[in-house]
Amino acid sequence: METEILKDAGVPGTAEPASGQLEITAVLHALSDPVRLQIVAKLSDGSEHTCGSIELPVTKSTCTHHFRVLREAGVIHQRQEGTSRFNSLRRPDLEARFPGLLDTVLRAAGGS
Amino acid sequence: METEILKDAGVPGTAEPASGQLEITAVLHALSDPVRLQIVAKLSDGSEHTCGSIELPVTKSTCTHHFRVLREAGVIHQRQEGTSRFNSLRRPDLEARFPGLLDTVLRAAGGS
DNA sequence: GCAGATGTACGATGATTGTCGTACAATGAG
DNA sequence: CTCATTGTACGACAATCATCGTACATCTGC
Repeated sequence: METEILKDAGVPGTAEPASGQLEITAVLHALSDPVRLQIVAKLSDGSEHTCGSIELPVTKSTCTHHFRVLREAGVIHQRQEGTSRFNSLRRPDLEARFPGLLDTVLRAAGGS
Repeated sequence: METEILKDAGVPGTAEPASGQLEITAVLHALSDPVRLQIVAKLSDGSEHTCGSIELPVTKSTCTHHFRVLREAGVIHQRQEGTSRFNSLRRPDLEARFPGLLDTVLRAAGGS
């Protein structure tokens, strides 16, 4: 959690770790928050979502915070379009590095 | 993480959540620490280990802390025998509640 | 009983976290 | 241009966390 090497993505504030550098502890920590788990579940169908298009029990600032944690852990990708920032799951990268992890976590979270 | 209902286990200091009450967020958080992940990996072959029988880069007190976090999340079971406390993975309970989770996490952590 | 071993309890400490409010920047609609 | 929308930046704050040291409790062997 201390040494985070983020790959620049052109658009400021969207840097994310390269697929080969995802850390399991960072990913697990990112997924260990109920709000973030809710976000990931929403994105799990492959859809893109903005901060505002997901109903969450937190304010805008907190939402920004959670999306940043997910991005810096390498769980999601952020794409800027106008004033909107579209978030999507980095499913292929996660699957390549931690096979089956995302699905098992989502299944575990879904059947709560 | 706020409401933790721990089942008493007779021996003080070994209370753990019932199998049906494991929380995915608590489990993920417990697994999101490098030291704890190391502990779980060591226990993953089904063996029992005491605090002292695992070489860890932390002191005794910190070791106690990590084992407690794992126990309260429901990841491990603690059995007292004399002055020693034997720790083992609650693999069947975890498997029943979150199928495949432990194995995928361990595989992800192992191939680091 | 005494000494060693094993582990917990407690308190401290610095770091991180989740949350919020306010202010600001950027884009798009009128 | 002006205004509303979208989201970030920054600062604040209480809570949690990982870590440690010291002290204590419990058992075992002598």
